[in-house]
Amino acid sequence: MSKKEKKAFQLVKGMKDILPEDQRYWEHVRRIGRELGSQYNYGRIDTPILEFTKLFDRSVGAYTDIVEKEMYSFRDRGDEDITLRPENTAGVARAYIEKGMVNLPQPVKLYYFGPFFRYDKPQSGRQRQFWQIGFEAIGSDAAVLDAQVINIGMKFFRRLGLAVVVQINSLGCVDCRPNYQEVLSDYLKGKKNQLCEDCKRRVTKNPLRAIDCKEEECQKLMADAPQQVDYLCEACRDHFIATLEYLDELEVVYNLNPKIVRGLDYYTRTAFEYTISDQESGRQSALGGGGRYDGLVEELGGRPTAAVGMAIGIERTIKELRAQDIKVPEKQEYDIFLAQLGKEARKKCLSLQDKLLEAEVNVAENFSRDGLKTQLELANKLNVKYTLILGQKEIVDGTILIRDMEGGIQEVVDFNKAIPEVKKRLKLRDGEGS
RNA sequence: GUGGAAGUAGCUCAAUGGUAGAGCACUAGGUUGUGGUCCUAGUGGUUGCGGGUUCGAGCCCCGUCUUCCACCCCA
Repeated sequence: MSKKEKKAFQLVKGMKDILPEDQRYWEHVRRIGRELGSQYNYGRIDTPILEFTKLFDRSVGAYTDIVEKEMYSFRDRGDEDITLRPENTAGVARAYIEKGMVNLPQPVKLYYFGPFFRYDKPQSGRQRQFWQIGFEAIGSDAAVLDAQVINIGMKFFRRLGLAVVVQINSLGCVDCRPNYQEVLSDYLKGKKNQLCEDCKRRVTKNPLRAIDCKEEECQKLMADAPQQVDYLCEACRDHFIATLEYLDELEVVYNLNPKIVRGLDYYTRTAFEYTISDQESGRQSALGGGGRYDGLVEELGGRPTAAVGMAIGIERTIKELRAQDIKVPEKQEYDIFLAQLGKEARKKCLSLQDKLLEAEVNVAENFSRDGLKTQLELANKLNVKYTLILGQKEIVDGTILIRDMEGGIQEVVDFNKAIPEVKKRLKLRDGEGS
């Protein structure tokens, strides 16, 4: 292969390898997610990465950025319009309907962990393939579930050692949202010449989106704009207040934030984001978010079904763990290194390794290397407590050497007693440690 | 999609327009089969790619790709 051809193989834009050295972070995060799932009785669900494009048009919303310009969509060989999922609430809702989960005790609680795809310009904390962990409670409009879902996310971050704040808002429902949109639209129309270009368009198309516009002028105007919470219908207001009361009970630190509007059309009532302030810039960045989506299941052809859920970005979370230098558990450590010298020894070590593993001894090796020096160097790098050394001499004598890596003291033991001797020493060490 | 910065060895980085280097890492040695420190040597590059200017380009110019950063959006 030519140099040129070699160079041609590189990461697709916006993709990342997750290397062995990164895995301890991923395992840690995954484990905490799994723990929370089982503690709060959310069952794991894995839906396919591919769904019909129509699913996202219908759920996420045809006029959202995600659907308009960020989806990986293609036509497959059977002439079907297919999309790599850009998020998972739609897929989970689809599964809920299609698998008849309406017949299970409600609400149905589910969690997921997997990769998602959006064709966006990569930058810090933003990739084209990214991973999320998410929790969904489908089949109840109880505000206590809003609080529980929010709380699970807070617990997730707290267990990792991250101090996040939840920004919360209520978007109202199909009944009261139009009222508010009208009021807001009227307000904005009156100030139209002071708005940025984007917001001028938003006034008629989707005035809610103007609320979190980042333009300074627009921000100023938004400070005096009518707020959603003041235009909620009674049911939505009660629901919102109840949610906040439950959060108080759980001692969840939240921040009422009318700018949380969310970029997906299916959200109703509660909308929230988990934010953390950047160490250097002080800027707030979102690690996750979610909300209620009481209309989604029906929109996708199911019965009217209330639901609430949230998702957390794994890469952003890990980035934060690294930035704050937060300790995560080390990967598996080895207690023993098995060194061999010569053809015969290698053969015997091959099966000795298996026997050690059966005896639940963490043993490392590099049978493909010959020199003892090299093998001891490896043993040293792996930070093992003992190295077992087997050479010609030991084979003839029916023995094996146990080398204490700290002091360098070596003992000769009967080859057939190697495993109990090793276990005895490891046990003694542990005893000393405590 | 818009704007800004940067691309040299696996990693971190040097190199007035004049023969591409260091540290780390990796490999092999420093007499028989012994690590942590040390010493020696070696492998590894068409300087992201393609053009242009020049006697001569890693360096200057243009394009392109990728990464990073900001906007937008979101996770």
